[in-house]
Amino acid sequence: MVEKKQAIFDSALELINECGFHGTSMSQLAKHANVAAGTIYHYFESKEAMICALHTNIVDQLLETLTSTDDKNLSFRLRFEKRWKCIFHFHIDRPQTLRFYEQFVNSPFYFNYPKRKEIQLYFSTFFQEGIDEGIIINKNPEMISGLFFGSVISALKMRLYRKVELTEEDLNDIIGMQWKGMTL
Amino acid sequence: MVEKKQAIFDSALELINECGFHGTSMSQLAKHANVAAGTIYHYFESKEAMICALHTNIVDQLLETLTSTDDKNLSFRLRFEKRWKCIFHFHIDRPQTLRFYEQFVNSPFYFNYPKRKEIQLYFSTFFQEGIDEGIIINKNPEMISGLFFGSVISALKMRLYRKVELTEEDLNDIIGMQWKGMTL
Amino acid sequence: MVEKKQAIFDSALELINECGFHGTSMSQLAKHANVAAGTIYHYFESKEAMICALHTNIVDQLLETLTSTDDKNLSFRLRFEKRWKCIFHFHIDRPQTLRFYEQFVNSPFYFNYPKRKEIQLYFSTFFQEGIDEGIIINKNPEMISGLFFGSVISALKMRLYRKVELTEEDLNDIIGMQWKGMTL
Amino acid sequence: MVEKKQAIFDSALELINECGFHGTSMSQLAKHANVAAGTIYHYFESKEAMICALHTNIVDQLLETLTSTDDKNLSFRLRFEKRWKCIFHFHIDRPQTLRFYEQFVNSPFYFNYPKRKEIQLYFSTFFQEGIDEGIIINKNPEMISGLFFGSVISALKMRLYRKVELTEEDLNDIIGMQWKGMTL
DNA sequence: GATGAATGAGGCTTCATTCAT
DNA sequence: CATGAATGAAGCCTCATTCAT
Repeated sequence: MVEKKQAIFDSALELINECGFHGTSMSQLAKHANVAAGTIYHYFESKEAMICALHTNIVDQLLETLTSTDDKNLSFRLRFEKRWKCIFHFHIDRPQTLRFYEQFVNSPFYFNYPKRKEIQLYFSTFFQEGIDEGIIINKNPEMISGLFFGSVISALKMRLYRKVELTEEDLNDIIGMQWKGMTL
Repeated sequence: MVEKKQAIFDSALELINECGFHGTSMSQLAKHANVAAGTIYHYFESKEAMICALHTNIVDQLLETLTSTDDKNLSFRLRFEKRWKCIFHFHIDRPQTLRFYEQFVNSPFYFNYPKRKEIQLYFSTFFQEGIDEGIIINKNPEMISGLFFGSVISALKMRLYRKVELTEEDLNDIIGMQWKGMTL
Repeated sequence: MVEKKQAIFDSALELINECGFHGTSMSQLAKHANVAAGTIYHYFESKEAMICALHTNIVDQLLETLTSTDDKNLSFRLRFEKRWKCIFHFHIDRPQTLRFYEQFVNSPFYFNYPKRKEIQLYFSTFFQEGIDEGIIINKNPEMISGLFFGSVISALKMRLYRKVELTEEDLNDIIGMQWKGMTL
Repeated sequence: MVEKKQAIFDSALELINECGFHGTSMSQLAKHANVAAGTIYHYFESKEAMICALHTNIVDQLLETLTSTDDKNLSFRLRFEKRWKCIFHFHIDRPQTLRFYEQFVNSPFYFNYPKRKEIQLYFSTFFQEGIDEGIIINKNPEMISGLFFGSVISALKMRLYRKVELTEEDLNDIIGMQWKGMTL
């Protein structure tokens, strides 16, 4: 059943958010997800495998949301803004995801993790389009997308960790600043 | 002896960089630092205390470097640039520090960690000056400093994790973009 | 179906030979035998029961082979030799059997295992005949048969574990030595 | 302290004799030896390593006893007899050792276990001397020593497992039979 | 201050067994 | 009969921490 797998994912996200990777034990996880300890090992080879699968699961959701939201007929400015807000709200809607994501990305697990390149490519491809259209500054698109992503994460951390209120206007300001900096 | 304490810090940084917080055991650390397991407990109350002290140690170094480098007689533009580069090179010179720092900042340890406010204040104070001088956009200085810091971290991750080459020109570009976005 | 039961026996023998009793898990066994985990429990009450049944199965085969090969009209010397060779080749033909057998016989399972007496009786009866005929030395037949069996096992271990080549002549030598020792 | 290591060895021998290798858990062992679970891992890398060390420990004792007992000035017949009895009594004095030994020797651990060759060499060297003296039948000394050893083990199993009484006379008979078979 | 053997709770994982399908 | 997902007790081992020396 996919149900149990999902319950494990949900519980993992919640517990890891609260206690961190290693602060979350498999037995805790099992209890929280209402499954037996052994059951987790039907779905995942190990704790590490489970964590990687969880990350993949989240990234897939995010990329799919981004793709389904994107519309190439819109102006690049608008696509830029939608993309920024899409990532932002993705995490606002799943408040436990960011901490997990950041922990994962800075952990040894992430080293040589295959999904990584896919994500980076997804974003740098977008900015390459902007460069090709003569709108975005002609710099390494990996660098551009790194900064773009960095600004979303910064805003999210402000909002989720430090509880700084961010109005829609604030978001537009941030996006505007980012846009102003990245365009010719 | 301060010598042993430093050896512990150095080894911790190295091991945590490679294996993560919890992938690094106290006995491993002791062995790597050439001290007995018990010795670590003369200097630190617990593993957590040691990690927090390590973070404090790094932050103190960074803040001191920033303070000693800053010069209020220079133009704000130049101070902005120096500050950005100072943080950047601080980590380039200590390549193991970033991973530790990011792990720490995204860990449960960081929750309610007193040093946190100090750092944030240090940075937002700087930007408040820029706002007061009518140079920086009049937005929440915490937000501004969050984005500023985010761009340094993004650049560092590109350089240190993804091995993207960043020339001095690239750095100037990034700073320029950031400045362009944040100023009126 | 007897087919599946046999597949389980065959796989058990193979896996136990390689990994030992407890190194062989029921799910491994199920996979190797191409049956579901639960299926094994239709045929056997437990792992231990399965192992005992496997032993019984092997012993029955051996005893049957011995009985059908024996011919009371032959000289005792010849019967002795045939019997020795029969056991020897039984294991040579089933190279995985010896290790299982030896593990079983030296395991706690064997303690109070009913089949045990049957086997011992089977052999000591044979030697009692030799004693009664005035050919075999008049000592405790259990002792005689123990030594007899010991020499076959020794030869088998040399051949199967230590890969010592044993020619037909070698076998005859061993049998000859054994015979010489046991007869008046 | 060597004391604790010895306590672990003693307990292991006792428990393995009763419950088998895998029937003996590390926590059981710890409890029985009056040490903490972790302590075992100061002395041995793993359960397997502990078992191998135990075997080595026993073999070393046996070989030392054999060596110190042997006297090249005696007749080969007498050395043969002393050697046989030495092994026999070694196990009679340590009744838990045989079951452990036999389990070990038939386990996957024994595969490619370095000590193995040493023991075999020790024994075949002895018989080579007998062959060179023209007393022992001129066959592969490994074969001879295998049969020799097999007869001791057989006698021991009779005595220890099956509780067959073996008088000094019985032992002399067995040795005599073995000698008769192996000599010219 | 320094050592490192010892502790024992607790972590990850396995595995014999069951049971609804 | 057969399946294989699910169970949860129990196994091996690690590790932060202590304490006698």
